[in-house]
Amino acid sequence: MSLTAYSADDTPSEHTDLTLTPLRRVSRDDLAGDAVRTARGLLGTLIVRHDGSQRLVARIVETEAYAGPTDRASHARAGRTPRTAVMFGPPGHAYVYLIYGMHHCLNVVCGPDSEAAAVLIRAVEPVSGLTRMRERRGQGAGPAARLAAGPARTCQALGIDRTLSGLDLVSDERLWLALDPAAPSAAPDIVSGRRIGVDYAGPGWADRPWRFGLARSAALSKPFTLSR
DNA sequence: CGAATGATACCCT
DNA sequence: GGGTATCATTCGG
Repeated sequence: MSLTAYSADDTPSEHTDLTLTPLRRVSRDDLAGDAVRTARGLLGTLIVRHDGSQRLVARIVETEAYAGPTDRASHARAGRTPRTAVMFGPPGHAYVYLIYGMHHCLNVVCGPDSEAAAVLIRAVEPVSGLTRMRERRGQGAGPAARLAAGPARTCQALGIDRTLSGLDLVSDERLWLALDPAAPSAAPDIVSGRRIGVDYAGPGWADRPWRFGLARSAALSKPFTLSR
């Protein structure tokens, strides 16, 4: 079963019965690399969300790397504040923030330790719990691949808000990361491009190709401009 | 293309 | 303490 074999139709990714497959957690060591390395490495891994009544699972298909305070596009650019404090801690914790007064975005704190680097989860593809995700998104029909094609859509579909910010993704039951048992053995095709919505950071930072996606995934938030 | 909608950071009194 | 510009987005016209 290939990671990117799904077409752009409404077929949910239920090819592997995850209720029968014990999922292995992503370890803290797996998240201890720098932001670019971790952003690439997280592609294809699963987000598991227990909302109290149900387990929702989704596959990460798009990420962005944010380096520490020197990265003018990162929230860490203002230094350590109450909001961003978790990023200045050890890898493996969730940094969730509210944006535009109504949307949430999920980040995974990575390495180097205490240097405020993190990876923004920009899009996921539903794997199980699709019905619940649709309820949360409040959208009727529409292809499953578009349900969580965006950072705020991802949080809405999975029921993630800033009350979960700071939790340890390596040990918490409510929200964690798992290796995909259905992942192909071969390394996935990865595309990259400019990060979205960070022009305010100036060309030196906004031009860096720190947005990553699984090539040909139907769940990407926006197309990647290929070339170069 | 523009509105929605509120926390946050930063500057001022 | 208070005022305000800004925002790692989404949806509908």
